[in-house]
Amino acid sequence: MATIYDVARRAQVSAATVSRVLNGRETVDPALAERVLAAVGELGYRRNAVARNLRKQQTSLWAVIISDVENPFFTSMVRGIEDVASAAGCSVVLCNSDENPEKESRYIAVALGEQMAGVIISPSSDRVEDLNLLSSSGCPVVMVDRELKGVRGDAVLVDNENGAEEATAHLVEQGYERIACITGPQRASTATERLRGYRNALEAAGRRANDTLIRMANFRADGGHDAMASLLDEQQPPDAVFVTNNLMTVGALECLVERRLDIPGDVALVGFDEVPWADLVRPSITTVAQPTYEEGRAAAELLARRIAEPDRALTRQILRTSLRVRASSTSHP
Amino acid sequence: MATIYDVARRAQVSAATVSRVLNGRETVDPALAERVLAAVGELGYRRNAVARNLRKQQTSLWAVIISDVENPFFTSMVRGIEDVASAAGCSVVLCNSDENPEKESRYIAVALGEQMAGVIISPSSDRVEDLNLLSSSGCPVVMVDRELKGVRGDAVLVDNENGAEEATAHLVEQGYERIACITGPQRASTATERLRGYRNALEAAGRRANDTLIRMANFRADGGHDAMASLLDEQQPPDAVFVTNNLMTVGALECLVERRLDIPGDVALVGFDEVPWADLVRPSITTVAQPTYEEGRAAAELLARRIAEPDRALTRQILRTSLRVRASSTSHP
DNA sequence: TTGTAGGCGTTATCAC
DNA sequence: GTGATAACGCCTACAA
Repeated sequence: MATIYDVARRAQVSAATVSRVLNGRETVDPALAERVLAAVGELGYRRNAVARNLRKQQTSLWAVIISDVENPFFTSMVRGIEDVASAAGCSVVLCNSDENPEKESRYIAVALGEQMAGVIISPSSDRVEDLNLLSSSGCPVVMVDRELKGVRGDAVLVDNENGAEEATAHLVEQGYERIACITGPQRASTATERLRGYRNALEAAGRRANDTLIRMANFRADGGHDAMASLLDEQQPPDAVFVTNNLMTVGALECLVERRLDIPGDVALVGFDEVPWADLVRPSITTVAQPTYEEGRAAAELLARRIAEPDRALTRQILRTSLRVRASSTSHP
Repeated sequence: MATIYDVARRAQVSAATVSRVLNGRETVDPALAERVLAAVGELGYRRNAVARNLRKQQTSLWAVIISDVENPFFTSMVRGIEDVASAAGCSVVLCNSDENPEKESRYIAVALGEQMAGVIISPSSDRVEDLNLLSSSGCPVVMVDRELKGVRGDAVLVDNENGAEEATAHLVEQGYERIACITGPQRASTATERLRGYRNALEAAGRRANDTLIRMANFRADGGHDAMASLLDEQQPPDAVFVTNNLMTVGALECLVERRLDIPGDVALVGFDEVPWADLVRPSITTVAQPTYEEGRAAAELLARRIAEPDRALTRQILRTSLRVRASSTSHP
């Protein structure tokens, strides 16, 4: 592999000049520049990013640590991030923490060790120190989707409480009596906020949340399935369910289909997060949609901005959700 | 940020000893080792991966360059890769080429510049040189899902031709007369192989493929939608469609639903690639399923093996698909 | 077993 | 504007 010294020799200039030509910041005699470029072409020279990173103490790589690559919610967000990153001349690498705090720690260590320019993360663990280690090492952190209190980093979130409240209120309005909630692990801020919104809506309707109708699952399809099954096995099963994420909604739906229950006749269903196939499923599923692409963009813009101005005040941006009413929660007898 | 020299000073040893303790290959006096470890803890030392990479001319990072993060096909494959990688002490970073040859080139350049230990890719372009540049620079390449002839790299594929043939034969058996095919861009080996399987099945049934019933789309939902619409607008529309990937199947399905056509009464549907919601959609969708997790594992194992033995003969592994018959292609009048 | 020293390929700081 | 030179932090012959 050719180095700048090889190029320098061939172009009859110094390595410093080659570097200057390649980086284009400083002015170089056009004649020399041309010779350098020619030599680069002839030798097929490509800059060694690792050496450059070592010298500059920084990469042009952004790490996006997401809790589940299988979740369409995140994959759409990633597009938003990439669009901003590439405009900023940076590349994005995705890391899949799989809702697993150990894996997450590993990837944080990778981002740190590889001196990535920044990290966008939807935290799977509640280990604040890991993330603060990043930011105190000069690698800015932007949280997206989920917030971890005490982390020095910007955040882009949606109004989970409000979205959940709207969803639940909608079920109340439709006349459902025993509205259950399947939510996620307590350490995820989204899970608790959405549960709170659910409770709020019931209280606003003069009811009380009933603990036998609440389940904490794992934000995955199997968790949603099992939670649904457990709810149906209650003495007094629910006539409606609010599920706080998309994969669990799929699981819950599978469970209902298996048991040949009619939706929304026997049990109504509202999910959080849009799914690409919401309109294809019969009945179509009512969801609380998030502007996922926008969340990605916003997070990426915050990151770009913080890289440019490390000392800005921390920002916390809240986007709005929107209720998409479909067949799974309407036309109740 | 502390360096090994800081640790060395604190532990009263040389930097070389620190390095040895940290890497654990060579033997070090236990007393010294303990002092080193203590110093590491006290200083919160973390090894600078960039410096290490520069010195060793290698990372412990694998790049997985996939053509579409939104496709559940790939996300499941990624799990398979990660499981093998972490067993090999490596970390996986995902790069999304978005079926865009430019983006793909960029990520290949990143992998090269960052001296990644290896690349697993499902090629979106047909630019053989890019990939051969990688492998000739000592960064092994494993192709997965799609093969590019002329690339020096291992490959893990499925028997696309056979899978497509089975799917089409199934439609023939069910009595469909005008079987259409929506396939992907010509540069993708999967698209052409699956089209060939479709043709084979028709010929085996004593029929001829009819070009007015064949569409080349972009492997994305919108492409499937538009291709379906265009097929339905034919003078003699099809009574069955074989769609060669999952996202296009979704698009085609949306189109059929929009036009209020009955599936499989008016038009039967078989898709390639499993989708997580295949059983939830009404009617459920017949698919040609691939062992995606296994493909990921196999690719990762090939990569690990090639990193260990760079001079092994190239391997080409073909896995089998399986037809999952569901409602969208059965009970024809 | 341990330490010394050189170098991985770049970029930034100097003189010129 | 250009060139020499010293880091960046680590690993690994080689010497002791």
